[in-house]
Order: sequence, then structure tokens, then C-alpha cells
Amino acid sequence: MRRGRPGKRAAILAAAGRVFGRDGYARAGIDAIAAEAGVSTRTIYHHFDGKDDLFSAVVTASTAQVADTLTELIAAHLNDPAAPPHRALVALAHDWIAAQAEFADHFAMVRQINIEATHVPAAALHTWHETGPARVMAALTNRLAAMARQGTLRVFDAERAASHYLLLTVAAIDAASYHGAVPLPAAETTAIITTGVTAFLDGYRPRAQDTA
Amino acid sequence: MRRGRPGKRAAILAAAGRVFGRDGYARAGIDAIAAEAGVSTRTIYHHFDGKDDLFSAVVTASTAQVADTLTELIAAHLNDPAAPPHRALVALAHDWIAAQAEFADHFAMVRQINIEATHVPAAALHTWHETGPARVMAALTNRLAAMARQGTLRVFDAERAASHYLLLTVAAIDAASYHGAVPLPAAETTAIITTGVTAFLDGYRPRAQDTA
DNA sequence: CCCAATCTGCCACGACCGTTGTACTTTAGC
DNA sequence: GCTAAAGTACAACGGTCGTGGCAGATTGGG
Repeated sequence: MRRGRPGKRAAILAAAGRVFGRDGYARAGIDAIAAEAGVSTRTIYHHFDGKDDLFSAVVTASTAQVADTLTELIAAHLNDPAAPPHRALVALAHDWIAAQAEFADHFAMVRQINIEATHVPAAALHTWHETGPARVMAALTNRLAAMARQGTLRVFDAERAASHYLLLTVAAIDAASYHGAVPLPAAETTAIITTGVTAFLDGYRPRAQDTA
Repeated sequence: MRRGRPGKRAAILAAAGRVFGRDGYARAGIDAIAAEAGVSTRTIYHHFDGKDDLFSAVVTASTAQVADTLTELIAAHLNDPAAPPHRALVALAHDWIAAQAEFADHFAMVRQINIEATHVPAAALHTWHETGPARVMAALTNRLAAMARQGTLRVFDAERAASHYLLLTVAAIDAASYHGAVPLPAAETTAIITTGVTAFLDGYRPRAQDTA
């Protein structure tokens, strides 16, 4: 049974997400989280065993929420495996980026986890990966494989194709915007996504008639 | 004029690079760096103004070294713009990954900078970007443009093409290996690179004759 | 309304760590 | 070999912060 009042607990989780996302684990202070939540520091220790426990509770909660959101986006945009791929893949990337902005705090925490992967217990890292990224990747892989079966895509390994798609769109945006730290003009965002999807579909090898 | 003896200064820089890379900025202690360098903590404050100053000195030094290494790799592997691209791009990616392993501490520090981009003075971030990534990207962009002029590649925007190449190879490896935290079997490394280069060249759109 | 759980404010302990002062020893160059 | 710069060992200050204790206020269910 969880300790304390659920309302307070939810407020603490939300506030901790904001503070951890903004300041990072090390910089984030229990006092700051308590103030943000409108709660006394003592109450935080009523609900959680300490800073580590609070952090992992926040991450597991937001991980599930984000994974749900992203899998829904995938299902919505790639529901028709016979549809022309360019338009759907561009639209999906746009919404994906929007989700990253909406859950910016979550992704900031995840980046910290990845950076400190060496200092994080391997078991926690593994369970996080299973409930989050692996779930989303499986959904995306599944849809790309369906598109391949329809002849919409030419895919040898659907999982690698999913990786490549995300790298050329989402990761490209992340790199250009310093993971959201530097805001990107909407036009540039669109340009990165469309050129990324074009590269994903067509590649950079000269066409046969070009070499003439 | 730099303070202190150059030998000690070099030892401090090297040790600080190792400790910062291994433990991260926050976790890294001046005492640990001093011990690693075989130097008293007081000597560190003789050479540098403090932890921040030491960190930025380490980063600027290794940034120049890494940028040199990578631009040399680019020049060596893409020296012939008329050569078949697949082989050269795969070989370059392999050596690039090897360089990332060799300078693992540097890249660990860079990742920290990127994560904490919000908390780093914008001027320092900008000069770092100019002397490091921007230099390397310019070199790679230049070579891809040359290949495009030779008809080896079909490129609209050489800089985006350079990004896409790195995303599909280097970034793919980084993501799979948690930035080097989880060692990757050599076979998997090769598979990621070759499939990445194949995607870069050929994309995923069905060939005309496939749709028959 | 009452009681038990919960929450609050405040204080304090203890650990960690960056930084500095000081007195002493070592090193390098003239 | 002398001298000034550089390095060392050690202790201490100061700040931050996680954590817990405690007494009293508050809250919500029976």
C-alpha cells in the first residue's frame, strides 16, 4: 500500500518531473521539488524512500505515458500500410517531435539516464528499456514490416529500418536543436524532417539514368 | 604566460580527462584528479582557476585533437571522389567508431556538455562547436560535395547528406551501444554500419520493377 | 464530532567537496 | 650552490544538500 494521500503524491511526482527535467538529477534539490509541489520536504520522505526512489518513480511513470503516446501516434499515422509512405512518415515525425516537446522533462531525464548508464543499476536500466523504447520500437517495426508486405517499402530488416527512420528524422532534429535546448524555426524543422524522409526512401545513390 | 611546470600541467589535463570522462563533471572530485595525476590538489589550483576552468581547458584541448583525427580520417577515406562509395563509407565509419573508442573520455565529456547545454554559457558552447563539430562537418560536407560533382552520389544538400551519413552509421552505433557503455560484438558493429551505409545509398523505396 | 493518519515548519546532524592559507620541501635556471 | 618559483602536505573554512526527529496543525473518514 502506498503511503500518504494520493493527491500529494501526484503533486510530488509532477513537480519532481519538472525539476529533474529542468535541473538534472544532481542539481535538483529536494527543497526545490517540495516548493514546486507546494509540499513540505518532510512529506516527500513520507511518500518515497529518498531521492533515488523518487527519481525512479517519476521515470517509470512518465515512461509508460510516453510509450502509450508514441505507440498511438504510430498506429494513427501508419494505419494504412498501402498508403504512399512519404506523406505518412513526414506526418508521424512531426507529431513525434511535438510529443518530445510536450514531454520535454521526461526526455531530459531519459538522456541523463543514458549518459550515466554506467552508474545506473543494470536491472533498472533493463526494465526501463523494456517498458519504454523497446515497446515503441516493436510497434514501429511492426508497421514498417506491414508496409513492406504491401510493397510500400522495400525492407530487409524491419527493425533496422525503424531505427534508420528515427535516426533520419527524430535524431536529426534532436541533434540540430541540442535536444530541444535551442529552439528550431518551424521551417527548419520541416526541412529536416522532409529531407530525412526523402533520404530514408530514396537514398543518395545516383539513378541509373543519371550516370549516362 | 601559463603558470607552473608544463609537465605537471599536462599530467593534470590528462588525469582530469580520464576522471571527468569516467565519473562525469559533478561526480569527479578534485582530490581524485590530483591522485590520478600524481599531484597535490593545491598544484591544480596553481595551474587552473578552479574546477570549471580545468574542465573547459580539458575539453578545448581534446576537442582540437579529436577534430584533427576525424578530419584526417575523412581525407584518407574519401580522397578519391570517383571511387565506389559503399566501400569507402563503410571503412570511414569503422575508423570513426574506433576513434570514438580511443577518445572515449572526450566524447563522454562532450555528451555531458550537450545534456547540460542549458546550463553552459552560450559563448563557450558556440566556440566549442566551431572548433570541433563544425570543422569536422565542413570537411565531410566538402568531400560528399566532391563525390556528388563526380556523379558518385546524388546530393541536393551536401551538409544534410553528411548529417544523414553520420546519423545512419555513427549515431546508430552510439544508440545501440549506449554511447560505448555496453560493448557491441564486432559482428553487430559491422552489421549496423553496412546496413546503415546501404540505407544511405539505396533507401527503402521499392524499385520500379518491384511494384510489378 | 473525533481520532488517527497525514502534513507542516523548523531545526539539526553529517557527509561531501571546492577552495584557500600556511609552513615546509623540492626543483630548475643563472 | 643560491634563489625564486613551483610543488607538497595538512588542516580548515564554508556552503550545499540529503536525511531524519519532533511537536503541533490539519485533514478526512466513521
